[in-house]
Amino acid sequence: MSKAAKRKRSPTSRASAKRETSGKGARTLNRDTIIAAALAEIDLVGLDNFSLRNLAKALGVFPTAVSWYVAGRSQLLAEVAHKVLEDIIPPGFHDSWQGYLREFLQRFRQAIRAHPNVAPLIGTQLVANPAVDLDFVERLLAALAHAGLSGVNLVSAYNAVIAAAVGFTTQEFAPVPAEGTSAWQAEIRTRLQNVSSTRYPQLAKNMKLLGNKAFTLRWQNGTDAPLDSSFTSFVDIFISGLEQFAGRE
Amino acid sequence: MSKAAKRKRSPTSRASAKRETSGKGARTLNRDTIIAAALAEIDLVGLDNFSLRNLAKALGVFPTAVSWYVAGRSQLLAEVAHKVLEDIIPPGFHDSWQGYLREFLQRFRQAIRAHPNVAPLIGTQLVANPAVDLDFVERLLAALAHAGLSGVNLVSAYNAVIAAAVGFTTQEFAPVPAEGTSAWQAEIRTRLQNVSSTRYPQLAKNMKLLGNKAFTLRWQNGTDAPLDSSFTSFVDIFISGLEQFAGRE
DNA sequence: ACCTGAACACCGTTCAAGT
DNA sequence: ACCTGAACACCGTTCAAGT
Repeated sequence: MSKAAKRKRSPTSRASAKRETSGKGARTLNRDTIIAAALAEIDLVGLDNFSLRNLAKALGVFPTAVSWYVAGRSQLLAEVAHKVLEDIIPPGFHDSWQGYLREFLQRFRQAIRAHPNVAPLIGTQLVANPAVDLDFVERLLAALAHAGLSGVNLVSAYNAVIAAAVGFTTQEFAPVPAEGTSAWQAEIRTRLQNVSSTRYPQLAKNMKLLGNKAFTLRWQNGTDAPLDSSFTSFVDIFISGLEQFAGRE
Repeated sequence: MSKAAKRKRSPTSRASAKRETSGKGARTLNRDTIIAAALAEIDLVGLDNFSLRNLAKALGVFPTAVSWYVAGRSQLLAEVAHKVLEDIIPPGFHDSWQGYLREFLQRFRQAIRAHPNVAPLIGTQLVANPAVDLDFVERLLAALAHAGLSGVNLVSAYNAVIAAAVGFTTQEFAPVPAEGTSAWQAEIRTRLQNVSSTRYPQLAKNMKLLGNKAFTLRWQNGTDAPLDSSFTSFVDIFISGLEQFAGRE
């Protein structure tokens, strides 16, 4: 229904058939180069300031050259998100299933930590990627099957793992408002410090532990103030919950 | 550094001092009206097609009239996200702490289910809201304190709850690519159906249970294909994990 | 096949002007 | 205080043209 629906027979379909680094000119532009450059650009200027035109400028080509390889902005962003997550599959299944999940969750976090500016894309783009890495899904399912899960419970547990990975990490590295940064940084701080201990006893009691360390009470994101111990606890909580869930079978 | 940084003495600061529905003209425009209209517009056309100019048109004013009340696009979106989540605090603390958390997570999901188009904003905008609802945080902390948690573990558990809520729900209702919808819908289906049972045994075995029901293997989002039972299991897993975590103290 | 080049319809934001 | 109105610098995408 939208304007994107009326696209037709775009030449974007399949581009990287052969490579031909053989003789003369040596094609400089290709799909992977563009995606890599897009990621670098996003790392540099942030998601809000990223544009296809600036990307083209960085690549030294016309804006329309990019769209010969990539169907549009949103598809490019999907590819970028995919690239960031390309190495999250733990190598082998040496350990226990708990160890496998633990390593997966840590790898997921590290992947986003390395490119925090793409964090907002992760939750959005992981919906249904046509280029889903089936190996990734298979291995995760295998680990959960090792835990004794099968059928609908296996599927539920799989969804739970993805939800857990996405939830903590996208939150932790979500961009901080660019506006009057130091202005509301101070506002949150003082607001927390002056909180009424009769009306908000728990907040008052744990004020120092909460400041800049609890979601919605932070003034920096995971890049500047990582939540390492919270993440470790989160993984512990989640995995021990899965153990119980699997044991119930 | 960015262009937003050079804003100065904008008249946007404080707008709704008095209301004056008294006599003659009856101010038609105000902050709440704008936020409500923005949410309605996003519900209607989606986040990608939402623009301040169309919003202004819907309100019957000039684009620049809107920015007298709202500092900019991103701030408006933050307010919209905040509005969607305004009723997620469970009313009383009647039940057990487990019951409280369960209700909170369900309310969170229902809130986003009612406005799925804002789902991508939730993870992003919940970072550090200057207008954080302290009552919300206090009640959540109180529930977790009831579980026997305190100190750093209390903070970790709080973060875990937020992460869990955000993770599942934003995923479940994340927008589906608008491109050649039915094209890749079919692609995912057939790809899943033709999966090699030797290379991907778990995928092959659970093919029917996974199709359109597992993250990254869906071709619809939660609006068309809700993941009710997966969500229930997720909540079970998480809460029983929290029980263990609290018992370890 | 791959890229240039111009053009289109749109966008958020600024700045001056009205009342 | 609140809104109009014009203008600015930018954006993604389309379409024709080159090689």
